[in-house]
Amino acid sequence: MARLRCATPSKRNIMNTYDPQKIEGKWQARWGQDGLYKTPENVTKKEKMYILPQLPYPSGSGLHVGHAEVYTACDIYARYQRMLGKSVLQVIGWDSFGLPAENYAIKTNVHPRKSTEDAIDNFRSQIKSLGISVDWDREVGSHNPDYYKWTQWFFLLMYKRGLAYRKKQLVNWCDDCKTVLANEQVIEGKCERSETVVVQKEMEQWYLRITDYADRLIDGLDTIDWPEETKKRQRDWIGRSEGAQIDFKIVCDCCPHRPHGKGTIGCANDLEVTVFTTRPDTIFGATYMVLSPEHVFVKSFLDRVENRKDVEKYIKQASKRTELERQVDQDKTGVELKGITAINPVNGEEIPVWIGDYVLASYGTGAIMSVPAHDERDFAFATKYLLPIREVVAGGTAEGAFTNPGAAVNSDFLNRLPTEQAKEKIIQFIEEKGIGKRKVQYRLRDWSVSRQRFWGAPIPMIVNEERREKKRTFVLIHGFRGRGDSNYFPRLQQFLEAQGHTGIAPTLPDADQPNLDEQVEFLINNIKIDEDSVILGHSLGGPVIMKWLAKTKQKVAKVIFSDSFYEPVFNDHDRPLVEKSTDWKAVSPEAIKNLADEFVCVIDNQFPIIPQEHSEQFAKKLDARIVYAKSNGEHFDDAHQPVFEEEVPVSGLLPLHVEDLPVLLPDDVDFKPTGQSPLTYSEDFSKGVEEKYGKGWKREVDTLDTFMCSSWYYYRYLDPHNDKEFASPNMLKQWMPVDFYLGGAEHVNGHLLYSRFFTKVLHDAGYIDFDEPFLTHRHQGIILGEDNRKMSKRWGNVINPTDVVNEYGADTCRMYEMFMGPLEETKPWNTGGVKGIRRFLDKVWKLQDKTHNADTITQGADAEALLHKTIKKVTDDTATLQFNTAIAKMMELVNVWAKEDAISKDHFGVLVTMLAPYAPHMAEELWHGLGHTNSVTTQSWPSYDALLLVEERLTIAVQVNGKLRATIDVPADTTEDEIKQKALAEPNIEKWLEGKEPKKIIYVKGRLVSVVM
RNA sequence: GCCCAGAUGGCGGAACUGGUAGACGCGCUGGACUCAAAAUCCAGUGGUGGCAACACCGUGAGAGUUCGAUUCUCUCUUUGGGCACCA
Repeated sequence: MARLRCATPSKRNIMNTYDPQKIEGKWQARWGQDGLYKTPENVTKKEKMYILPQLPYPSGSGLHVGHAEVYTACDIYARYQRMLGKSVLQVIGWDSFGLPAENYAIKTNVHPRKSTEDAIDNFRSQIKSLGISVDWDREVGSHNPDYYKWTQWFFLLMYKRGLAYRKKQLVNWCDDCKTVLANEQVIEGKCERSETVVVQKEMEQWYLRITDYADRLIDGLDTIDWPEETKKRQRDWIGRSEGAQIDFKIVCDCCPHRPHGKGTIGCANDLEVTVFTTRPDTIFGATYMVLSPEHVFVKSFLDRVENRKDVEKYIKQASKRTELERQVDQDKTGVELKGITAINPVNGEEIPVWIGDYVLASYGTGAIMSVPAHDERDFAFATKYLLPIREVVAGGTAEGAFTNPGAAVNSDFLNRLPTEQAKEKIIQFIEEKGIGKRKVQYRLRDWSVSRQRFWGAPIPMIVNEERREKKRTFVLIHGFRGRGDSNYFPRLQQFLEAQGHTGIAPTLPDADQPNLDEQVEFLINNIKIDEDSVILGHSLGGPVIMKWLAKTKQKVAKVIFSDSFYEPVFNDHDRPLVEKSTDWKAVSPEAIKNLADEFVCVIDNQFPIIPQEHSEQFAKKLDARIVYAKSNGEHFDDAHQPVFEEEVPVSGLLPLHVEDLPVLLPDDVDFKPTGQSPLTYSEDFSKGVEEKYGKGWKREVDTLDTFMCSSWYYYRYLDPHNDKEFASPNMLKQWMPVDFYLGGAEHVNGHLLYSRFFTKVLHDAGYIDFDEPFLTHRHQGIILGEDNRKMSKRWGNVINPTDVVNEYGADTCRMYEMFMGPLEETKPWNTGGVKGIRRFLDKVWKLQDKTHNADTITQGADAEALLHKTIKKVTDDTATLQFNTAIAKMMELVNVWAKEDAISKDHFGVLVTMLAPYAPHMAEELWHGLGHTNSVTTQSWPSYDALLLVEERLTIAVQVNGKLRATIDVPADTTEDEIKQKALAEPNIEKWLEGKEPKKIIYVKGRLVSVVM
């Protein structure tokens, strides 16, 4: 208790009422002038603290309370960290590309740049009025050319690393937005923005190969501090499942001399349908097969099928159904492909083949083996179409028991094995027999990034359709000890010839004891190439073609290196042989750099003889596109066919060089959405392209999904004015990764997944040495309207934070939003609550009139104790983002002080420092009122004395049979026995004892005595 | 249908590691100040009974473990969120 010895009320603030309007603008201006929140330079890893509020879309309707919640929470944390002595980086930017601005332009003809920049100005001033301590010199906007230059650069990085590809396939199309949507943008079969039902449409689109990172995106979750629920949702979205893929032969009636009296479809080539299953152990229970109606083989079966009309009709019907209809209607439909059957590879059984749209073309292989006894969907289908059901796991067929593990039955050599063992055994079996293999399948699909809209970053590629169409000569050069028909060459040759190209695969002389100069001579004399040719060198074939091209100086269309090298890199017994064979100094990637537009290095990153770093260096020297082929270190065989089918042909696509970035958005555009990108019709956009890149070249006219812009903005904050790099290595090293990231839970499977993907790619490309961008991540909860409904114009319950700032002050607005409840929880707005916070701040304000210098008053021990307890609680809660309870504790202190006659200035100063992160303007004013001239935000956070927290007296609860019957008050040093005795002596306890002896007395130190009767 | 997270006074919420349920704020009731109102201050405020001491009930429902459960276990109800024929 503070007792007044000599009352000398401080004069300066008497009768001065709290008026936020008077002080808030003043301090905001002052902080800006003093550069108080500038990012410190040359910080160490230990002291740096990167705090990141999520990137907002600057909508025309301005800031809402949800934004204010994010900024305030981050700001309190940032200010607190600064007071702990940390060097804080806190920046704000804008996710300023996107559809709403463009749709607004269509309606009103206001250019998106204008409406967006107006909205940004508005947002900025609204955020500034909240007193958020960010470094405004680092503000970025994703629509600015100096930003999207680097968004385009990231696209090129992806392309160069084989992670961006163009492909024609079914896509999610929103007919309202007139653009393609990523899977993550489709919510319950509808467009997340316009809520239009999404339709499937076949289109050629750009995709990013995020599926290559599926496993690492799952594994990385174990290393970061994110909400468990969020991690789980990402794992589920990626949807890893382990199983096997198994080949089923297809047979038909056309060739009666074949086994089973039937011939194989195609008759000359064995045609096999591969299925994916997570339950290979149930293969003996597969009683039919189902293909998705879109399955690529269905077309080739059609002329053998007896009921062709029915099948075609079904395919047509199925294609008309939207995703949503398929989801809502769970009824299984299908039609049998009569006349053909599949052969179960483990027991030779012939089973019928059906098509049905419950099998999705886009998952697994688009085909299943159906085991109706142990899969609910197959069961429903089999019951409907009267197909046989065979139990192969004991006790499995009962309703709801399909997936119960058990022992295998009716399964030949698997019988009696429990499910897990049966899975292992059958996988071994099929792998030995070469009829299938272990397979991991993901639910995650590649990320579609092209948008047929204007207001986004142009894709930095040029396209030449003629080049793609042109028939060419492909020369495939084998490696050490190889031949023209080794490895994957024959199949690739077949593939190229099927496309109408010419594929030449000469066998070089002396393959076992190669002499590169002789081999090059051989090529010069025997193989004619021209500027349309494509040359591929496999392994040692790489150096051969480098020498060949360097010597002839022949320009070609494209050069591919397949697991190759440019100097002897291997150190096994073959090395002397190969090393001797040539003058390596004359082999150099640089020498051929100008001989083709396109270089591709296909790298087997498991092949032990050629180190991956060497391959990557090689690619770098050529500025080549790198494609990693996942293999078991086989140095390429038939299994890599798909990789080569994609990478070897001339795509007619060329990435632009960094020097040509940014590809600027033109101004002469008509915004009307036609389904074609508005850029198609812009003259400015295509001007000069042919002159610069050659005849036939055009710009890619689609723009990038805005999620690409927001996948890397936290890197740009580090170095926003750098025009040489997306961020300098020095800045990346100093500040990344982000220490604390606050954002909405709606971004779990979009933005957050993409950002992690980008970071992993940067890591693999050698730009950074970490591969998770956000160490600690939390979600803010949604703030509802006063009526408990979602804030919306429709309900008229929208609260504008700027109105709150104008009426009650920014400090009140900030504190109220934090006081409402836990940061992560959904909670309704309550104007009464706002007033409550304002009352609290008024009380704090009035306390300054009671402050006195310490030497004029005596401080009681309990006044000290109260202060130190408050410091502890506020410290702990601020550190753990429990701002609501931190505020409650400060209120308790203020309620006590409000009743005192006088408060020591030192004590009051401590409260002011604790209040500084929460109510920075008021704290600053009070701090200066206490006579200080420096800013309170540069003060150290107060510490507490643990000794003062120890209670002098204890209140002990006394229970009889678990019910509270009394409490006793004892000095803290009372012994256990004394406390027990005192407890039993309490009148109300005696009453409950009824004179009997207690069976047991439990003592919990410092808390309670529990008497058991 | 499956998965996840919740459910505490009239309302928002608090509660250490199983140890006095309801901190703090709103609202409400009464009082002071005022001609009056607002603002402010003081007192009270989970329910029932009682003048009171106190007793009984009480953390979505029901069971269980325990001297003792908002906290742990099981079943159910319900709200919010996610996924949705992923083989």
